[in-house]
Amino acid sequence: MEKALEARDRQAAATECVSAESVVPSFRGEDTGVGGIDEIIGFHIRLAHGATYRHFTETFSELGLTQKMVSVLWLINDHPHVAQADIGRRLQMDRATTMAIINRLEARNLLVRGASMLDRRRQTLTLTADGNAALQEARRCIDEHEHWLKSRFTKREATLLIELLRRIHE
Amino acid sequence: MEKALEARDRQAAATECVSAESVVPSFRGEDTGVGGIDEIIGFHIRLAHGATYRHFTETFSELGLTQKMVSVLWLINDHPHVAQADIGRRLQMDRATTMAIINRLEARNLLVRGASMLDRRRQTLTLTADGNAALQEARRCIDEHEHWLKSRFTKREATLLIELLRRIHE
DNA sequence: TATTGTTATACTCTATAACTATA
DNA sequence: TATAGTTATAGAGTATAACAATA
Repeated sequence: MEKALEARDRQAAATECVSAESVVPSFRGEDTGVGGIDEIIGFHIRLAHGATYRHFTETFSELGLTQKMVSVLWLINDHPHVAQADIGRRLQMDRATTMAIINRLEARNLLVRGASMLDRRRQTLTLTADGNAALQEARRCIDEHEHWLKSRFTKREATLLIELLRRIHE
Repeated sequence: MEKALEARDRQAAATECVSAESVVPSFRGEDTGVGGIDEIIGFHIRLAHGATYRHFTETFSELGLTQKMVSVLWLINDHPHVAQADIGRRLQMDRATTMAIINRLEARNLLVRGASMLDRRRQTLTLTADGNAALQEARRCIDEHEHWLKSRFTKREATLLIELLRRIHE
C-alpha cells in the first residue's frame, strides 16, 4: 500500500495541475448522467464569476467600491428616488443584504435616504454630489473591466453570452 | 421640491420594479462607452451566478454540502491522492480558502489527509467510505441542479455557453 | 394580510499576512 | 528562493428570523 502511494506521488510531482489523472482511472459518469466536472454548466459559471470578481476587485482597489456598491450607485443614478426594495429586486438581493450595502454607501456620503411622501413605509434613495463623482470614476473602471472581459469575444458572441446568461437569472 | 418628489413617488408606487424610470430620464451613456447596466457582461455573470447559487443551495439543503465542498469531493474522487495545492489551482482558490474547505470535509469524515512519501511538503487527499457515499448522493442532486440549468438551452447552446465561460476563467 | 425598513445573527467565500517545513 | 501547509484575521455577500410602522 505504501508503495502504491509512493508511485502515485511520483506522478503527482511530475505533472503540473491535478496530477493523479494519468495514474488513477477516473470514475466519471459511473451512475449518473453527468460526465466530468467540466461538463457542468454551474461549475463554469462559478469559475467565470470568480475570475470576473477578482479582476473587478483589482480594477476597483483604489476606488474602494465593490461590484454591488457600484451596481447600486448606477441604479440610483438611472432611477433617482428609487426605494430600497426595488433595488433589492432588481439586483436579486435580500432586504437585509440590500440594507448592508446601502448603509455602507450612506456612511461614505455617496447617497442620502429621504422620506417618501406617498408611501410612508418607503424611503427614497438619491446620490449625493460625492456619489455622482464616485459613479463617474467607477464608470471609467467599468469600461476597463468590461474591455478585459469583452476582448475574449466578438461583438456577436458577447451579445449571445448576455442572452444566454439572462435566461438563467430572469 | 417636495411636490416634485411626491409626483415621482406616485409613479414609483404604480410601477412594479425599478420605478422612477418613466419619470426621470436616464443618464446612461453620458460620458462612457458603456450603455445601460444591462449591457455589462459582468452584471449578467453576477446575476446568473447568484441565481445558480441559490438554486444549488436549495437543492443541497438536506445534504448540507456547499458548491465548493462538492467540487472538492468530485475532484478528489477523480484524482485520488491529489494534494491541496492542486485542488486550489484547479478550483482557482487561495491556499487558505482551500484549507478551510478541506478542514470542514475532514471534520465530517468525508476525506482523510495522508502523508506524501515523495515530497514531504505535500499531503495526499483521499475520500473515505462516507465521502464516497456523500459524493454519490451529491451527484443525484447535481443532476437535478444541472437539469434546472440546462432546461433553458438546447444542447448546442449549452455547449456554446460553456465554451464562452471557459474563455473567461481559463 | 402583505410590504418596507430595520436589527441581530450566522455561515460561506475570499483574501492577506506571517509562520514552519521542505524542495 | 520557491512551494506546501498552516493559522489568524478581516471583509463581503448571502440568508433567516423577528420586530415596528404602514398599506
